[in-house]
Amino acid sequence: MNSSFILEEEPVGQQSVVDYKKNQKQRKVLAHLYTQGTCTLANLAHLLHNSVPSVTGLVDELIQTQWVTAIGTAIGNNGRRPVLFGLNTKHHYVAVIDVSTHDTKILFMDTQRKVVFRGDYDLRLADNFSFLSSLIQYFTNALTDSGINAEKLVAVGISMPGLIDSRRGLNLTYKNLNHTNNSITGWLSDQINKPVYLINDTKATVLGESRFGGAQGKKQVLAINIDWGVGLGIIVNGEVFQGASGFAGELGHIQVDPEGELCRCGKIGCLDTITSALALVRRVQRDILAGQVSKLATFKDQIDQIGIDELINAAHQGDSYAIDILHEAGFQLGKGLALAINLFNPEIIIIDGVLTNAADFILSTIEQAISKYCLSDFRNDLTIELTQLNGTAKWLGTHAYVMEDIFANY
Amino acid sequence: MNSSFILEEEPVGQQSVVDYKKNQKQRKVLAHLYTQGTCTLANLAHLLHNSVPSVTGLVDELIQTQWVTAIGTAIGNNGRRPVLFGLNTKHHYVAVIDVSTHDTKILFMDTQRKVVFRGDYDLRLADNFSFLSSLIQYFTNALTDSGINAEKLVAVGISMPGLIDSRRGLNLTYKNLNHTNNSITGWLSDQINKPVYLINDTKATVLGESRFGGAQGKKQVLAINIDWGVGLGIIVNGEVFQGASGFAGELGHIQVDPEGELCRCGKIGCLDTITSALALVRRVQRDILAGQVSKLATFKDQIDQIGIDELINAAHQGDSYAIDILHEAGFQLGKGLALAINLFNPEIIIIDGVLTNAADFILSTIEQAISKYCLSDFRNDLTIELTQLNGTAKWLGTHAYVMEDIFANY
DNA sequence: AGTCATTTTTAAAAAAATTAAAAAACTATT
DNA sequence: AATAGTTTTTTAATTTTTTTAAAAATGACT
Repeated sequence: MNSSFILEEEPVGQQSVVDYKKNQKQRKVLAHLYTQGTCTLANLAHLLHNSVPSVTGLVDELIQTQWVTAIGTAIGNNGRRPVLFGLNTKHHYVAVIDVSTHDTKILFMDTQRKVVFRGDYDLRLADNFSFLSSLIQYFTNALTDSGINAEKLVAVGISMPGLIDSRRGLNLTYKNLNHTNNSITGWLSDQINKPVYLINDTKATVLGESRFGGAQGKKQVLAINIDWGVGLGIIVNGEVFQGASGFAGELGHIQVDPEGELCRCGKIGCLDTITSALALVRRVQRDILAGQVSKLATFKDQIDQIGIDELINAAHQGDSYAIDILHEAGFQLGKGLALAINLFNPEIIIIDGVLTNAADFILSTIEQAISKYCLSDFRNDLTIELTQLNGTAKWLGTHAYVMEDIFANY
Repeated sequence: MNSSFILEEEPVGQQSVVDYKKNQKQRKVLAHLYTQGTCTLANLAHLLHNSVPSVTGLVDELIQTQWVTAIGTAIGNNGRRPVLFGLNTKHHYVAVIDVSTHDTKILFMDTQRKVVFRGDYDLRLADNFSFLSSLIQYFTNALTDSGINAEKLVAVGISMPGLIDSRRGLNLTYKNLNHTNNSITGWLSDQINKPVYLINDTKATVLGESRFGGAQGKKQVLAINIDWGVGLGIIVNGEVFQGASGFAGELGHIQVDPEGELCRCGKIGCLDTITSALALVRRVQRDILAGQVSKLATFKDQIDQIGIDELINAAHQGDSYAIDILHEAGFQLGKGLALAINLFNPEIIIIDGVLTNAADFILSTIEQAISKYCLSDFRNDLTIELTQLNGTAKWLGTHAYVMEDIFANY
């Protein structure tokens, strides 16, 4: 190989080697400020292995580009109080689009993750092209409604369920969203003239938990997201684990019952067919119609009224049928989690999704199942926690996914 | 937090900030030379984002410390041929100790992974203290026999089966090897006065495959190691995946048959009890004693003579019972692998261990099972290969584990 | 108000990296 | 065999970056 050729090729992308190094450091500063919130110059100097005057220069430039601003001064010190720097919240915004099979939410967030605009829309994820064109419609309207200067919007992050290839911007579960010559992100990006990121909803959730929730600072994290499906988000060495094509963590489609139901994925007896919210509701509806004794039997003539919330409510009211169903779901979930624990050896598992409201009923059986199906050495360093983020983990994670990529390529 | 205190604390370990940066680069050089073999100055300059004169200085220092040496000159170029630099093979050696439940091997390898001495010993891994003292005995003898100057031995790497906490140097499966006040590595290190590293045998295997075998350059790798147990080695983002405590990849102890046999781990119906070499041999012995028609029936009066090799031989000779057994084992293995594929979404799976000789019989059923139990999207980017390293993957991986840590902390 | 502690700025000094030119090593051509 | 053409390596001057150390600024406490 001709190496002088390599040397000539190096300052690619209009960037000299010198700029490259400076940027490397500025990226670190931005990423650090993003997760830490604020920071003194001395902190940053330590982080970068540089002296304070050097770091002052780097930060000054970031202030010029409006990314960073002085936030105030630290308190409590004896001498002169250091200036705290943080991300400038007034000049760069990110849109987070939360797509699910029952609705769509569009949020505009500042660099400190404050939601400056929120719109909820009755748009359901559907496997056809009109979904994306509707989404663009809602998005452009939301942008005007938000009052944010379009110039200041730096990127759009979309979280949705399915087998998502983030790198290529494809959704392999909802294949009709992908364009023949273009990806979902490519097409959307062309339409709205902004970089568009696509991330699986469960991966967004675990990223949110990892950066801003109960899993903060942990390196090996699992987050189980029980919703219409069962999703497993994985953090490995502090980063979202995508796998080769972006599909890592498909716990919902491992076979747990060879004689089970047909899953929408085409396989038989997937975990999804047993412990997802959708599966639970269907089972309850069947049982009630078949004459099961339960408080839920009042819905017998309007069976569609039974949803996951009704099931959980009944359990909270002491309905033993509802409790049994949830116990059983927890146990099966724990059995599935045990597999993931054996393979990933996580330090923390976060429980998220609609079943968090049923924590009283599922947590203990999840733990029972894990005890039964995992070697004890795996349990010693493992904690299992409920999400503390009140359903915002997915948004925070999508935001983090976008911002961290922006910083990585600043 | 008092940040001037931090600044004062920084040049810890007798190393100034300046040295820190130089070392950062020298580490990269060493790590690069280790995997690449040789390299020109221009290559290294490109790698480090530095000019050739700068890199020349760094390399000169590494030559002073005997880590690097000029290997020769590249051929084929038009002008002056660049000097190729590589790791000096004459001044630093690493001992690799390969411990298993049926024997122990001690190897001394140079920095280019050439085996300069090999000793095979009839020492079996046993859960008692005398095992370690015997090991030390063999090791010191081997060191003298090898003729290597003890000064030049930089570290010792030990691979063994079990739940291994590499960071702490413990083996949780063979708990009596751990000392009450000291770890395995701590104790051995005190005895032989060298840094000692401990790594799980399957993780060593996958690391070997990743650095020097069929998985070279791949980021997401699974290596299945079928031996007396079933081990799964995992490479995530190009690095060995350890999990929180070092136990990641315990595929052998996931339950596959709720009505199965009692496993030595205490659980019921683990994959180990079905597809490990040990389990297969036991099953064959039982079947033969029970009157199974097979070529192996000639061993009926000396049933202990049936080992895994005899089973594989019989299959190669067309014995349909042996073939059935191997087919079945392959299918069960594939079923287990399917779980790991759903969770890890690897780009390549390497098959290693004693069953590689039975590849003709197991590979197709492994693939069948994967097709049956995995979503097709997972299979598209996935290749399944046999090891090409002829049983050396474990040694190469142990070596790499040691060397990469040495370089990381140079 | 004055002292002490700490951060920030400044400017001089030191270190490191780059550039560009010269030298060296090799090929191919005449 | 000499020479022109290529490429790598070395050298030294130049530039850039970084650090050091001192001065200035800010705030707490007495």
